[in-house]
Order: sequence, then C-alpha cells, then structure tokens
Amino acid sequence: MTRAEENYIKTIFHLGGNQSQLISTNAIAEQMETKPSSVTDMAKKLAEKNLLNYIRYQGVSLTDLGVKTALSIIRKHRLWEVFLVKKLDFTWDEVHEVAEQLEHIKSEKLIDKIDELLDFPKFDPHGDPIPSKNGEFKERDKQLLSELKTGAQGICVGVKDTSAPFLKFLDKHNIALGDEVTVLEKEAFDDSLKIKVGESELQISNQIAINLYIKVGL
Amino acid sequence: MTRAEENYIKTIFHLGGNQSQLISTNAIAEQMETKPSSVTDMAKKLAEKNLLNYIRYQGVSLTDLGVKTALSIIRKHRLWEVFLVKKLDFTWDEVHEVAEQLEHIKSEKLIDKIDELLDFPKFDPHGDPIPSKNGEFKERDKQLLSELKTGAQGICVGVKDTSAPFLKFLDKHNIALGDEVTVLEKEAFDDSLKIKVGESELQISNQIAINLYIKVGL
DNA sequence: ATTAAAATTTAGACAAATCTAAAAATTTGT
DNA sequence: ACAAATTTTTAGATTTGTCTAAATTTTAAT
Repeated sequence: MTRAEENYIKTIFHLGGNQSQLISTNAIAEQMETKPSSVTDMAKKLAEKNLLNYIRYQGVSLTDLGVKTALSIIRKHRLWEVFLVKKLDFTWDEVHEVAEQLEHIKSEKLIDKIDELLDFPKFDPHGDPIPSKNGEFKERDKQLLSELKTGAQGICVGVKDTSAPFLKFLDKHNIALGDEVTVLEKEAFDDSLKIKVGESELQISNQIAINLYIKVGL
Repeated sequence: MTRAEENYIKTIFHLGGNQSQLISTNAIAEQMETKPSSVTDMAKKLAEKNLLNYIRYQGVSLTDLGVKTALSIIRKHRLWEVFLVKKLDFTWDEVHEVAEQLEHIKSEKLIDKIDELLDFPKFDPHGDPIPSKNGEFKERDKQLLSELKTGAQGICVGVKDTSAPFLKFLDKHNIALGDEVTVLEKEAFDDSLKIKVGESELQISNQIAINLYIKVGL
C-alpha cells in the first residue's frame, strides 16, 4: 500500500464508510483537500484492490478488508500520539501532524513494541479509542458537555474538535482529559455554561461545550 | 526535500562526497541499486537546488549545504537506531530497515526529544558516531581486529559490515559492543585468529576480523 | 595516436498521483 | 415531468522519479 492509498482509506473510514454507507467522492475530496476527479481515479484503483466497493455516481464504502486496513492505520496513528505525549512531552495540539507521518511506517514489530512500551493504552490523548491488534475497540459512553443538565457531574474524556486552536484553548484554561467537571449554571440566552473544572470555576461558550465529551458520573 | 532526494544525499555522503572528492554516477547507481541515467537526472536536480556540484562526465560532490543536509539525515537515522535498540529491544540486525523509514520523518522537535529521551548518545548500536544538532561529530580512534598484534587488548567499538548475516553471527557468538577482546594467537596460513571475548575463547576467520573495530587499550 | 572499451548522458517512454476543463449523470425546483 | 443546478466522471495534461536504448564522452591499450 502506498501512502496515498492509506490516506484515502483512513479518510473514508472517518467519514463513516464502514457500515456499507456510501460516501460521495465530493465529500472525500473536500475532506482531503483534493479534487473530486482525483478521488474518482483512486476509487477505481482501490476497488480493483478489493479495499472498497465503488458504484459510479453513487459513492464508495469500505469492504471488510478496507475496514481492517483502516483500523490498522488508526491504531498506529493513535499509539504514536500517546507515545509523543507520554514519552516525549508533546502537547495534544502538536501530536497530530507528526502522527500523520509516523502512522505510515511499515513495521509490525515497531508498533507492537511501542504498544508494549506504553503499557497497551486503550485511549489516545484526545480520548479516542485505540483499536487492538485484531481490530477490536469500544467507544467510550460519553456525552457532549452541552447536553448535560445543571448539576450534572462527570469526567472529561475527549474532544470532538481536535484542531490546534481548540486544544490550545483548553490548555490555556487548564482543561485536560481526566478532569472532574460539574455544570453549575446554564444560560438559556446564548447556551453558555458556568462550570467547575477541578477546583476552579469557569464561564464557557456553547461553542466550547459542544466540543467536549464528558463521561457522566464520578 | 523529498524522500528520494534525501536518499541520494545520504548515499553520496557515505561514498565520500564531502571533501570535494568527485563521486561517479556509476558508483552512486550501484550503491542505490538504480541506473546511472536516473542518477544523472537527480544530480541535475540536486545541483539546481545547490546541494551538490555536478560536473558532466566527472561526477558530483556535496556542497556545504549538502553536507549539512546529509549529517542531519544521518543524525536522525542513528538516533532512531539507538531508540529501537535501547527502548524497544530490537537487535542490531533489525534496526537498519526501520531506521531507513524513520529518518525521513519531518519534525525538528521529534528528533530533539528522542535525543533527550536517550540521554544524548554519542554512538549508534554499530559504533558509528552520531552528529550533534549543529553537525559536529568525531570518529572514534579504532583499528580493525585483523590489524592487531598477538597479545593486544581492547574494546569492541564497532563493525564495518552492518549486514544482517554478519550481525546475527556476532549475536550467536556473543560478541557485542563494549566487550573486552584479547588476541591470543594469529594463524599465518589463513590469517584466522584465536581471541578471548569476555571470559570465553573463540576461533574466528579473517573474514570476521576485518569487519570488527577495536579500540586498543583497556 | 588511434582505436576499442567503459562510463556517462540524452532522448523518449512509463507509472503514480494529481490537476483542469468538458461531458455525462443525477438531483432539485416548480 | 422537465429544465436548471449540482455532482460525478472522462479525457487529456503535468510532475516526480524511474527505466531502456542510443549517442556521446572519457579512459585504456596497443
């Protein structure tokens, strides 16, 4: 598999191309910042290799082999992210770009040893689950902070938006994975929230609340 | 810089293309297992980018920028080799192939943090020196085992041949970097040697002795 | 000093991955 | 249901890195 092929497979998976749902070439092109015509070319190539089903004018969906391949790439990406944060003190907004490169390194042994070095983590620095070697993983049960009622308590377990600006915002306001969060007040007018994070209180906009995942309960 | 360009620069450096010595396209092609015509094409491209001097029908030599670039790639390669051996328990015959991939990862911060994690090593698992961030490094003073006189003692500090079969041979006979070596007997007929490595005695062929570097003295 | 041998370069072709512009199919609005 | 708008595909071009075969230059031998 070439790097380009791997990137297509990964993107299609993230767009929901597993469960036989058809993903349009346009959607893929937009996500990958390329042209629909390029996607069409690659779709034919990957269909030829049995990694996806391609129906002209309809879209693509991953085959079982395609899903397996995608999970293997995602596993590598997320393990490298954990490595960068835990072993090399990267911040969570810095890891993505480097992990995008590291995920394409070809060596079974390497990624298994990294897994072992990290003590077989189940979640990456953004709270996303890491597939096991044989492709199994479970989503954490979690809710968006914006969906919680006043008084609800929980643990911050992930982010929806993984862009650097958002992650830097969280760093600046001392919000990290594992933190205890309590909803103190909800402002109906603009859907902003007053919350307690750890020991300090904080006023946050709805824009923040719809991008933070909370596991309810302590 | 593309991966291909980096590989050319590295190979030319290893063939001695620093000190204004001209390296032939043929030599480069042979080393890289490609065709001389491909080397010519790339030579023009790299000369255009000021990484090397190219004289038609004569050969190429690296510019100062080219040498700097080569040292940066070699630094990455050797640091990753140390990482693989020290942190992930790779054996020294397994590291090269993976390091060939890892050396092309683009991130200053990554390699500096790896350097720090490893406590700024000065030599890689084969005994070769690791260039510092600003491109300085010193060769260890060392001699081939085959050049030593009977009775000479020293420390094994490196290998000349880094092929997997040779490294596996050393593993099998328990010869490792840092081991104390004493020359017990030299057989004039076939230039084979009887040596002491650590506590055990061993008969080795000339073929082995001309590929092991020893730093004389204890 | 010629000529033969070896090394190097040029010319032209190819595969991968991409693009633009035009054509075809599908979806949408009325 | 039919025309307009949108989406998708095709056709043809481009870039990077490679190759083969032919032409050129350099080196070596007599």
